[in-house]
Amino acid sequence: MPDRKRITLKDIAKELGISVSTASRALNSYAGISDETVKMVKEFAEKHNYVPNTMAVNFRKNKTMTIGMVVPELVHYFFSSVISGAIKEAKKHHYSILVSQTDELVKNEIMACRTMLSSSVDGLLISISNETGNTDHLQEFLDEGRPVVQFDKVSDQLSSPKVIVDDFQGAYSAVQHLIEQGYRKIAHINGLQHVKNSQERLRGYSIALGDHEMEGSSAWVVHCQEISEAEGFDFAKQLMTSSNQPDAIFCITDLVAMGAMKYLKQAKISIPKEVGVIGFSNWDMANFVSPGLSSVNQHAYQMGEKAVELLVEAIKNNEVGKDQIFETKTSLVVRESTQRLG
Amino acid sequence: MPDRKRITLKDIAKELGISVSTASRALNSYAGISDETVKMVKEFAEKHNYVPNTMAVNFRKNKTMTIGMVVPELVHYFFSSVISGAIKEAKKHHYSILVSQTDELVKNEIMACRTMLSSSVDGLLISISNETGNTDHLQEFLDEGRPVVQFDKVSDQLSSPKVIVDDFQGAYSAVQHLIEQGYRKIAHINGLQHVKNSQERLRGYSIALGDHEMEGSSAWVVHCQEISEAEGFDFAKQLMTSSNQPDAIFCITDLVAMGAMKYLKQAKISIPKEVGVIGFSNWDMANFVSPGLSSVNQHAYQMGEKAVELLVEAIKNNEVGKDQIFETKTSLVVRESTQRLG
DNA sequence: TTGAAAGCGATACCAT
DNA sequence: ATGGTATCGCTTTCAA
Repeated sequence: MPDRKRITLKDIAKELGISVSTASRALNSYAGISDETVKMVKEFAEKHNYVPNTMAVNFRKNKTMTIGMVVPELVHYFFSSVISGAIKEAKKHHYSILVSQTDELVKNEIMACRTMLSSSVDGLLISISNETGNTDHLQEFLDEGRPVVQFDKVSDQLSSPKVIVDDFQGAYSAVQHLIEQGYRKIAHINGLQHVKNSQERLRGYSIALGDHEMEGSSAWVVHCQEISEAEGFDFAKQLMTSSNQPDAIFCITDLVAMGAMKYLKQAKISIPKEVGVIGFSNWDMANFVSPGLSSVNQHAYQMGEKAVELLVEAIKNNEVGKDQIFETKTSLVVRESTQRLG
Repeated sequence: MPDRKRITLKDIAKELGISVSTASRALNSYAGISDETVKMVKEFAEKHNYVPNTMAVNFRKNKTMTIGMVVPELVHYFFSSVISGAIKEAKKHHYSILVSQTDELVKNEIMACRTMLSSSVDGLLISISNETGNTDHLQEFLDEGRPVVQFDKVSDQLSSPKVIVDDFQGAYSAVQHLIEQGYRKIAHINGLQHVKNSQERLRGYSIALGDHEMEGSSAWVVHCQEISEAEGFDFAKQLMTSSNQPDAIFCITDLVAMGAMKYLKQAKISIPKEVGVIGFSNWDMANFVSPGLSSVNQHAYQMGEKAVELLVEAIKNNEVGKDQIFETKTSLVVRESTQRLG
């Protein structure tokens, strides 16, 4: 084994004929050390390629400079973007990010949190799984004084800062856009009824319809279980073959919209002429399908940055962070799938 | 601050009237401790919710049970899949994964590696950036006896296990498939000439043409700089407006293929009837465009698993790992963009 | 089968 | 301005 030994503070002290404490202070630029000594120590350290032993420092300071991040799925445009933003912001504050995923299973989520807790992350970023009800596994962090910041899928049960998408506003503007484009019978493929994001998007949809005195119909609102492409396909079919066909579909997710578009294309229903389709998330994919899929951009990257910012602040202040909600505004990305006019 | 203190070994020892060492040994099921003592200690620990201080353990054992993972880009179907596989396999061996990204900049890569090194990861998984030439920043790990496993984009300069895609075979089978579908004038939009993956795919393309005694033309091979959709579009245009038009295009990447298809559709050139298009990577996106894009699947998830497996093995054996190449086979995914027959 | 004690490397308090 | 030393929590010889 080529285990080239690193030199330690003790080595430096011995070589330079000073004490370990002086060496430590010199390297960390403490007040009350002569410039001469500082210079000498730093030069020696540099020359001998001294690297402090992080494990010892962590141990001593009871900090790891590591943030845990738990997401339902990693192979996902939205979440990988959030992680990407989080990593960037974390780097700015000299934190590293430990990533784990739960596959939307609460059992895995609990395990992941336990691992994070025992690997002594300084704080936790989490987007809970669809299954998650009880949040005891998160409370454990707070009990130990380690802050948690929730993002995207959050639980009100846990008192912590939360970074979420303004789902209401996003849905509202999507539907308003459809109305402006002349669509009059707007359906909505929604998600799981108990998930907050779904509820908010549904609310945005309903209020937008109401505000514009549009026709509504309970038959035009359907709920996915899996939020899958297949469901998008099936529900689009169901809607379009019903007695009261809509002329536009607002989908809970781009993936669902993909499925809906697939059905419409297959049924030779023209998009956007006969039926408009709009999604939510603004996946990279939305650019590549034809017609291009209009969508609601969630600014995932910025959410990641914001979440880390809040977490780091809490860590710095040695508190667990206020129970406060930060809503990030969405923005409409109009592509061909809803451009009926001009 | 609700800093509920964790109990330590010392607390246990004191309460139970035994020594710290005995407590430690009992908890870690050492030989030579009476069953009685073991039972007593374990019960007490359980009851008082004892959790060993990982930082202390790490420090003492000089291990962190953490693996560093550096990728060029995180928001990328291929890389997020590899990471996903890596996390899963790591969990199996009780390792956590620290993720960092370089945006294809060697400067960031060096920084990321330094951070990983100083946060004392037990080993490193890396896919180097396009810019990376010299690998001194990786050699540092080996010099400290910490194994490195390279994957996907690898450098021969560093002696380490490497998990790569069999680009040659993938390209060969893609081109062979085109030939079988009756295409006779096959062009190739390749990547950067100095990148190994590009070279191998080009080689697969050339050899496949040769083996089937197909027409070739230097004008049919072009090189991307960015591997972008725009380049795919432009090169497809260039190829299709040249004097000797190809009837199929093998693209270095699905993204490039997306661009090529966009041009073809815009130019009203029918896919797959007039021109066949095949990509490489098998992005999720390939499913959603129409026509569906045929592609070469790289089995990214398995690559992640394999890389971790090799790394953990090296760590366990306390060696840096052999300089050995593990090629993962690709598989052809045929969709509509190349189905000229049947 | 158990205990005492020596560290691991860095920090910070208390002297001087 | 500097040195000495206790300490963080755990593991691991060495003794008994």
